[in-house]
Amino acid sequence: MTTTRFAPSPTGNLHVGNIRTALHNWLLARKHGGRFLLRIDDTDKERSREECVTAIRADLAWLGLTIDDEERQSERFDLYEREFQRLVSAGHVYRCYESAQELDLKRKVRLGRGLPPVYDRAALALTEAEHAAKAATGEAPHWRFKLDHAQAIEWLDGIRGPQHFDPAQMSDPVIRRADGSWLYMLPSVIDDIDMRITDVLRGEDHVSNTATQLQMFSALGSQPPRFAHEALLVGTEGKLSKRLGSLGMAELREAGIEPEALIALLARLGTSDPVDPSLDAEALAASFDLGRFGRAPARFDEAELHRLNAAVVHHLPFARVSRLLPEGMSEAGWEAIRPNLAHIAEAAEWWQVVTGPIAAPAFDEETRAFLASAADTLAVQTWGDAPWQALTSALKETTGRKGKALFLPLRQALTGHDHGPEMAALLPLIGRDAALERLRAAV
RNA sequence: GGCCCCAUCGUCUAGCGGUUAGGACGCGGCCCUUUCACGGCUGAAACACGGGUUCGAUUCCCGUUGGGGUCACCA
Repeated sequence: MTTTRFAPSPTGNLHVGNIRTALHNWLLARKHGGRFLLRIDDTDKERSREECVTAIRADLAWLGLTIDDEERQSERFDLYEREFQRLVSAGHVYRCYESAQELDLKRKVRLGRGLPPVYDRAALALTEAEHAAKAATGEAPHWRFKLDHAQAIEWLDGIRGPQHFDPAQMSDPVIRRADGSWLYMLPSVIDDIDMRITDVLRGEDHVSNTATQLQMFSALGSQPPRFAHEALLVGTEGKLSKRLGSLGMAELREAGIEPEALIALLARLGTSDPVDPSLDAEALAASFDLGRFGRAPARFDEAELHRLNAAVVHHLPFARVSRLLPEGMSEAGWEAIRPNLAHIAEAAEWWQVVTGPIAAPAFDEETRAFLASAADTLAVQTWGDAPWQALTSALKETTGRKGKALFLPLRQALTGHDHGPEMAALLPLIGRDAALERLRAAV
């Protein structure tokens, strides 16, 4: 059974990078008929906001990323406390008293000497008497997880291949603050164990976290899940642009981007598989394969998303969009207009052209005469299945007009526009009476 | 600065010693459409640089340059 999770902290809105990770986890679970969990990482009470939780749920729902279960870290502190006590007993954690400023200074000194800024484990040398003295003055410790320097860290990453880390080159992570609150590292591991997560798929900004967390799994006596780290997205100018980081779902939604488009792009960006506007989420899940992702950062181009959105709209069936369309717009209407749209919302403008009223331009005398004969022709013509073809071929013969001179005045008089959906599809929708009326109005 | 990852058309990438270096998006042309769009066909377009290894390097090794990540009492 495959179980994946998406674990955002509710401190802001989801953006394209976040959503890509969520999507890939969902796709991975779907592909294997497994479960996809939403885990709200809200250990930080100060920064977590309830409206962000609501927004995250809404964004996932909008995208169709159904969740099989939802958990909250803020409701699981008892479990963390129990597991933490096990680590204390087994000597896997230790007490520290350095202030943030002190640590910052130590870091800068090491950096200045060209050394990696690793914690020096000074607190490890403290005696019980010294701890007692600190306690006596009311100074509470924060806690670090003690990495086992003798235990080499290795794993086979689902995207990056074999990974090796030397624990001696890494800092012992702080896992609990002096006030007892939790940092991300340990609760995440405890939850992954407790929720039986089989695959952790996250951005490559987490690779070194994985290295230290692997030792936590071991210290807790558990087998770790499979890990895979994907290259991050960068903006058009390279770099993780501010724009990308702030490109939220709400903004995309308002711009008329359909979830199908975002999913189609994000599921395949970074692979060599073509981005296909006609594939639905199930099809994307079936073809999803971590091995197809490159290890280099991929560029996310908003313009490409908009182009893709147009292509997606051209594929959307009437049933999917009917409630978003203007009152009375028919399936035939949707199919006639659809190829000309970049966004669903634009359907209203073209439907307005069908239902009227329209604003036709003023025509010169010669053109008015032509339109008058068009009206006469239409009045006596058999409407049939293809009224536009019948009308234009009859007019071609009687007036001798052809090409642009023939169709443009007709289009303008009938729709009020110089271009738009095919007249052959539009004219039957406009109907004979309205068409006649419009032609006569133009004369 | 240390460590890790990466380097092929403008973009996303395939390639795993000998290929006319393939596909997709975008771009150009043609067709379809009496418009635009849609659709079909077609064309232009790439192996960062320098050393090796080899009969032969886009492919393997080293270096240079460039890009990304990370080294928090954020996640």
